[in-house]
Amino acid sequence: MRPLFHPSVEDLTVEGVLHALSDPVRVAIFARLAGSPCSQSCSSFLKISDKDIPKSTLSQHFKILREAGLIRAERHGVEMQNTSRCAEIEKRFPGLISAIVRAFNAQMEEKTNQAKPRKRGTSPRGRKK
Amino acid sequence: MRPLFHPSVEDLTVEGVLHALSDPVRVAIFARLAGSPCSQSCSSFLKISDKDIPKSTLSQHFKILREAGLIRAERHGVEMQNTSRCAEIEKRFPGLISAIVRAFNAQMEEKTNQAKPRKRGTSPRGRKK
DNA sequence: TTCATTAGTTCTGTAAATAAGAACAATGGA
DNA sequence: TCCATTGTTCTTATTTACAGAACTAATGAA
Repeated sequence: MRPLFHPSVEDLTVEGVLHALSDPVRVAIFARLAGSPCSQSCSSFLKISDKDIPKSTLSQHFKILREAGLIRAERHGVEMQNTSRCAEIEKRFPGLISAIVRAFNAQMEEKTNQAKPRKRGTSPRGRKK
Repeated sequence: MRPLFHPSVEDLTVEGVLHALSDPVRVAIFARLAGSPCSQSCSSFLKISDKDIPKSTLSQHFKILREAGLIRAERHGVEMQNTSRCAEIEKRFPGLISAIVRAFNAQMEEKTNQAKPRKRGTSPRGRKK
């Protein structure tokens, strides 16, 4: 199999990065990759949404993330190992990726909090001293 | 004419914001609005790209920016006055908008620098002491 | 009031992008 | 070799975007 195409960091564009992350599934995939030091296979994301994602669709999503320069993918055995390219992108567009990931995580937090709402100051163990 | 729809800040989503800014014309419009304290009419952006943008297309771009919550538009006389909603969005997603605008401006700078390339250390007046 | 002008919007046909099932290819193990 | 697993490509249906043409709103002049 031919090696996968990965653009060099200089070829990234702001609008390309934003487009790749403008889909709820893709931004969720990327945020999880960005938050982990380990590489993760494509199939581990089949249930990242509230409903299962068809694998052909997931494959397209990974291709878009990869060609936008956001992730690096390499085949190891029968599966793909995907990692985020945060460090490189940080040099090209300082603060961009981290701001997006932070905003996305905050939004996820909001969503889970309003799913099971809870009075202020009643978190399981209170605030740590 | 019915007043224009503007979503409240709580209704914004990260992916919605990123989608609105994932188009080169729209991110350029938004960056200019974000960089100016003055409101600007739609038609002042007809030439923001290297080629003229049809006004029906421009109108759609403004609608997308407005409905994503990025700009506020109100009619004053015969024209629209558009302003960015940076301050509000900053509260909702701290650092997001400023990182995007900064990255976009850096990219524009790169582009103009490579249009008329210049040897290192030969900037017009050298480095200020 | 009527007409003209300017600024944007909506309508409409076409082109491009996306979604997902089905078939296919690559790898590794039995 | 045969099979199971993982992911890609092919193909069609749906959605979305582009841009010209027609339209609406506000203003000012006759």
